[in-house]
Amino acid sequence: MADTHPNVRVRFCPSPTGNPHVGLVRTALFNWAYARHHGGTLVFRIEDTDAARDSEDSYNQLLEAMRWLGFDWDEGPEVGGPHAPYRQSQRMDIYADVAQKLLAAGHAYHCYCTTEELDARREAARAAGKPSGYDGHCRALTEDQVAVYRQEGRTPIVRFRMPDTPLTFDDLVRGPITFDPKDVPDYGIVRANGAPLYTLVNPVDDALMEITHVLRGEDLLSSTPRQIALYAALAEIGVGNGSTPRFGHLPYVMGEGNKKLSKRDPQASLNLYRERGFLPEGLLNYLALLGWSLAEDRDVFDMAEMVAAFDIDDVNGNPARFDLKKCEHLNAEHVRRLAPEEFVRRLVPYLQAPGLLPAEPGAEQLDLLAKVAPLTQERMVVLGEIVNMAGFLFVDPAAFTVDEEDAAKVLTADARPVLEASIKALEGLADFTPEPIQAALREALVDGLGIKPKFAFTPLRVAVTGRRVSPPLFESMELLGRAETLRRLAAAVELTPAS
RNA sequence: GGCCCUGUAGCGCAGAGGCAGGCGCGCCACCCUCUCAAGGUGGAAACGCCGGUUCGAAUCCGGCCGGGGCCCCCA
Repeated sequence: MADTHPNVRVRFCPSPTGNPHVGLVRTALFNWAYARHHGGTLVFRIEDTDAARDSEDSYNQLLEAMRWLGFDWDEGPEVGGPHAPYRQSQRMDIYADVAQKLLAAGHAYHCYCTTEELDARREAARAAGKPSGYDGHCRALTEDQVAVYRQEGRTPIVRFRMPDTPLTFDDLVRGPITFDPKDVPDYGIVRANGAPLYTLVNPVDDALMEITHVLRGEDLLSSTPRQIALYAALAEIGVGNGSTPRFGHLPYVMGEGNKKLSKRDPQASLNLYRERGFLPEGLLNYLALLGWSLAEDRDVFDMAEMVAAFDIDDVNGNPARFDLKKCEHLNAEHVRRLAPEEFVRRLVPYLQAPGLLPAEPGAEQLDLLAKVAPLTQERMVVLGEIVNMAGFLFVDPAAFTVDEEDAAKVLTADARPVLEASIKALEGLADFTPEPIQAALREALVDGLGIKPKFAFTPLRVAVTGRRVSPPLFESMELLGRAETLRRLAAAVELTPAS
């Protein structure tokens, strides 16, 4: 806070392949928080250079997810900016031009090796215990050799020529890291068909967009020396402003069994969390804890607090395991923090999904929801639970059913007199509100039949709400109304075996 | 196989030479209680290993072991 740098320019640059996953969200979060903390600029860039994997659908999902999470960006799709366009598929001429310049300046060269040849040599190198990257085969081809290759019909890729000096950088998370040139071989930057690769377009755009800090996943740590070398070459040929960004590599988000959380892992899918009813607040709060902490003794915070406190130096380099239980707990905390009206507002879609509420809920339905919501708010981990918790109030009475398992356990022969006595007690009750309901039922069941409260009320709960777990019983009865309550109690009597 | 990152309770984070260790989740017990939650109280549980530096090491150094990643005409 005291030490902010408004000139910070960071970027979030996902590739639109499939569903957004939580690791991606964590990276976006840290970049966003870093930009906002420093009062800098967040650039949102779409890296859709792989036609085989990227899709328009994924692109739309990505934007939608960013909006849902509450991230805003200063430059990028839909907001534009001085470095537009921000979709790499629309910048192909730029990359072709840069590749041409790199070739002309000798920083890159044509490589005619086939994939098969490369694979074979890589295997051999590995077997011999040597670094298995590209071996420099085409670094210095003679014109005759080139002519031969061309005659064979080979089309070359463009390969970047790495310098032969050690490359060091000071990682913002991990400190100084040095790579020996023999471990960082020349690498491809343009496919044989002319399509540029990530290895080219990512640094080129970072240079052109004047990115100052690159915060990304640890999986890209070992390609950082290549990018630094490419930056130097770009500076030399006049692409970008000549400066190299700082790099910070965020810890992995691990899934079950010490494996990097994969896109295919269902636990990784952002959409799944949305569907279950996670709040953006809760999910982001949890994700922030994967590699960072606000304070020693505080886990629950909102994004404003995170922005105020976040800095990259405080990020921990350890891989972090995604702990669903803790994620759920934090979500529950945020659910409880919601203002009542806001809580109700967010609940609506989750009741609409299974058809318990229509697309345009009526005033009466919303009123009922507003009344039951407070009874559920602190019992809830994810919003989707509203369906099981309060569905009994919204379901068409004709369609109301009792959970089979719960009925089998609770609506036994013993329950029959309990239900019958309850009906009798409630029928003539003058004031059908929680206090009188409770008093009447206690008198009839606990005092009258000598049954412990716990066992007296459970059959009623199952009869009225359909489940053994529900919002408080007497309030539930009031909201259901006397007529329907009595009808359900009577129906439950029919379900009990006659003794 | 080579290189790089990483190693504090089951999990996530604090602690950065000085009482062997803090917080949260989870777990166990008890209290509260119409169910489930929430809340309250208490409890079990950790510095990967071996050396070195030092009066003193979770903290500094080296080695080992473990985990992960990268090494692609994917990003």
